[in-house]
Amino acid sequence: MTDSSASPVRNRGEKTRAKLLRAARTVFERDGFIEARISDIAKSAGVSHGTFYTYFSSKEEIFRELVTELQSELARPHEPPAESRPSDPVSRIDAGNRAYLEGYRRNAKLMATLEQVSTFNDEMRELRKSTRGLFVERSARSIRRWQEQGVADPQLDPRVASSALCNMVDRFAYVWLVLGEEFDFDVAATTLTRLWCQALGMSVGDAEVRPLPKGRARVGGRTPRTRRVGAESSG
Amino acid sequence: MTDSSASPVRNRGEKTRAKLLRAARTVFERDGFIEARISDIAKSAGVSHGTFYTYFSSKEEIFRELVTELQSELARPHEPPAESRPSDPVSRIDAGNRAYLEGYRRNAKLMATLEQVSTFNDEMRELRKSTRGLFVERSARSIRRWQEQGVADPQLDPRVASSALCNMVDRFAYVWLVLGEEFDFDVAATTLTRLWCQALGMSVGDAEVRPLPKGRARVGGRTPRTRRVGAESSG
Amino acid sequence: MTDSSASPVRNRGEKTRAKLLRAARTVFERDGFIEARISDIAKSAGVSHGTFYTYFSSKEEIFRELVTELQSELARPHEPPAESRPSDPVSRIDAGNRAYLEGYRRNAKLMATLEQVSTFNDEMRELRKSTRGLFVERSARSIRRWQEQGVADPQLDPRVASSALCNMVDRFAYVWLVLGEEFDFDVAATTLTRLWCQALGMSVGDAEVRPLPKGRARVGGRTPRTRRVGAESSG
Amino acid sequence: MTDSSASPVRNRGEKTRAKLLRAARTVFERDGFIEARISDIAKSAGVSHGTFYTYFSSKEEIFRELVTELQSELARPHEPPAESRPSDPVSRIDAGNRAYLEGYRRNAKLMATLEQVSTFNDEMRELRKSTRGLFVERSARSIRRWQEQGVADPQLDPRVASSALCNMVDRFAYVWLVLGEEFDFDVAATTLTRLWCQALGMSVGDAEVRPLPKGRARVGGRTPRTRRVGAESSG
DNA sequence: AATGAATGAGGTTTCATTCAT
DNA sequence: AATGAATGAAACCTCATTCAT
Repeated sequence: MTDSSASPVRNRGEKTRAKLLRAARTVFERDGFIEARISDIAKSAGVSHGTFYTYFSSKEEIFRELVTELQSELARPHEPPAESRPSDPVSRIDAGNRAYLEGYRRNAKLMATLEQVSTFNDEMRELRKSTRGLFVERSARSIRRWQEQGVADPQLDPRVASSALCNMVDRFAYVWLVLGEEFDFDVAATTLTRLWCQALGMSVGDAEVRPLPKGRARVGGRTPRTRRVGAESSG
Repeated sequence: MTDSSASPVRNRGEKTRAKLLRAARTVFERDGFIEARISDIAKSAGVSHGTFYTYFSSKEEIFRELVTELQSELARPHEPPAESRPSDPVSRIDAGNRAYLEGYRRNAKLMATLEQVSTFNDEMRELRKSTRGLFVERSARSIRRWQEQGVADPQLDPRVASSALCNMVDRFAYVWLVLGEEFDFDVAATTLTRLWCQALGMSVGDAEVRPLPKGRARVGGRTPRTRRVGAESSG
Repeated sequence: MTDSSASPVRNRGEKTRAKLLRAARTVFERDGFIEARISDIAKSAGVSHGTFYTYFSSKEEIFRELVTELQSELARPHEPPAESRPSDPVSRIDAGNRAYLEGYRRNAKLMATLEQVSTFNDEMRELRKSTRGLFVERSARSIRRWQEQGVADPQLDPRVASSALCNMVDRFAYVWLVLGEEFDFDVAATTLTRLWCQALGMSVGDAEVRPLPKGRARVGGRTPRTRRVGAESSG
Repeated sequence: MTDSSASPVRNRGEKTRAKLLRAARTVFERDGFIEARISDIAKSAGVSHGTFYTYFSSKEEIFRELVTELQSELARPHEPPAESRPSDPVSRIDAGNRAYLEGYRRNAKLMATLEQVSTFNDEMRELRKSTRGLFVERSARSIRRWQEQGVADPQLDPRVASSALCNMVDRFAYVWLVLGEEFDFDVAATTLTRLWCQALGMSVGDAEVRPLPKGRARVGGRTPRTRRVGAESSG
């Protein structure tokens, strides 16, 4: 019971739409949002200028669609095959970080454009914030749980800490993959995870350091007494 | 004694120039760089359109001047009165973070505009990178030193760690003060410092946590053994 | 039989383009290049301002197109129907001069504008020079040939003479048709031809003059002995 | 009884005025009239922008003054020391041509600018025409006299011929010295004179040519019969 | 006389969007 | 659905000229 006559037409339309999306991605990645011209997108898709408006009403709209796709891709890997999901915090943090860096790396150019658009387009800014929110809240929940379990520094405000650590990773990816500061993927991922975990008060092995000399300023703390946390943690 | 005749004349120009800079700041903060119109700047400065071009050759140029000022303000406070500078790492990190957040807060709107411009203007991007570089390098040197002194996790790559932690603070400030996520200054500063220090393997007091259960993945580490670091440490 | 669908569409564009060219010619002739406004051209063509830029990227470009047309019109008549071409030098010179004057007269206003543009636009200057070059070289070849045939003064440098004589006609046309000095077409043409031919040492009939008195400076010559050249010559 | 107090002031003023004129010439020669900026002239004269208007009310005005000087220089040499003036036509034509070419060469850049201005400024166009007129009329008078004396082709319209020949020399100078076609001064001068004289039906020595074959078109003439004219003439 | 800051008219160009075919 | 010509708002920048000092 399908619309046998409309189908081919709809099909053609879908193809054109898809061509435009692909072309838009190429152009946005090459030129950024501001410099991207709708006529370039149309030309790159092999259709006429006017055809663009058959499918999208503005540059913003086609960009929004690309970004929505992107966001769901970036958010997804955080939900791995369920059972294979590691259960210890460090591994999960590490997995999350690596997934994020990989996703960012795959989409660096578009992420750069998204950052650009977020600086002047309210809608995109909100979209960016809400995606960030997903990560931050998920992470905040974990931190809260770990604090309750006694494996994470209870003095940290989970929301603030989560936000800060997510920012750390997110911005690191930007500086690395967009601004072009050079880093090795594995060193980066390992270091970020180590920083993240230790920041939460969870040790990650091998951190052998001398105590600082006596009597120095405390930051927001009182009777500090941290136990080592993490793999092979003593007992 | 000198210049008795030239001064008043030159003064007129200097005043106008200053008025333009002030006006430009207002307009950029209100509208961002992209939406800012040179005629708005001129109008806001109370001069004619053409007068703008007597002093600046483009929107970019006047912005560059504002940003240069800004950068030096942000970089300066990191060098406090020398003797009053705290000597223990935690305090110095804390002081640095607070100074940065305060500076960012004082200039949040302009920082937002700078972020915007950095996404499409190469010169501003480089300026931004080089300022970032100052912070990252300074911090990396400290980390390296602390590692040598045995107070910071020796397994961390100092450059990567420094970059990540600077990003954490920088981006936190952006999310807070530009994107408008709500945080309390003191909680934010305290948390950032705590995260920063602990990330480096330096305990900051009061972090009372249980070890994680047995057998979990290690991240880049081998024989972990962190000692507490910070106030009332050792013992 | 082809293009049945594309034609009308394309036609619209071609028509607009043609309208713009026609309008541009009108405006350039009326106002000169410097005073011509693109918006005047558009208005005169009955299209919107922006439409101009659909077809031409600048005032220079549309002018270049007009001038290219013009140049080829001016260069063409010099090649008459081949067989009907007169074979004797005087007639050919006369035909050439008349054709040039007529062409100039038909396009005087545009020629005036071209002269104007040539004074500050390198490309137009080169175009002007190269068109001039065509005339000068053609003429120089004729002179050389006539010198070999013994009908033209062998002491003349053909290139210099050709350049000078072409300039004579070209500039005469300018002074007459652009600057507005009054001349009768036929008198002008006849005189120019007579001057041209006699300058080359070819007599043109009826020049009945007494010899100058004895002993006067010679210019670059030694044993002068010109024979009459032209109709009813010899005898 | 001179104004002892005003003098130094007036003197200063005269100096500044002279500096401006010199600077204007430099700038006009370098940039042409259209591209010349009053501020460049002022800067080049070492005075402030506003000072320009103390002495001249516009770019046109200072240019007019320069050109007036120029015109009188170009017109003057045509009046040599009276007695040393050669009396035979060829020599006088030759002297005139050489003087004109030399004057043009000395002032080529400014002449180029004058040509430019003449294409859009009515006043300058008239100035140019009137100077041209001086040459053309003087020359026309000579031609008329030579015709009466029987040494110049009586069939030529003196005014037309004079205009044409003056144009020849004037335009030759332009093509050579402004457009940059390469010529040797002496060859150029000699050729121009030879052309000029022969055009008028005055032979200039050595022009040994065969008569054209019989029966060719006559141009405006009827009973041609030119006698040799010039050095060693007659016999 | 000299200064140089201030003015503002005026033309250029771009490109997202519309719309008739 | 597709086309692509047409639109026109909007912002930029220059520089001759004025004028208060």
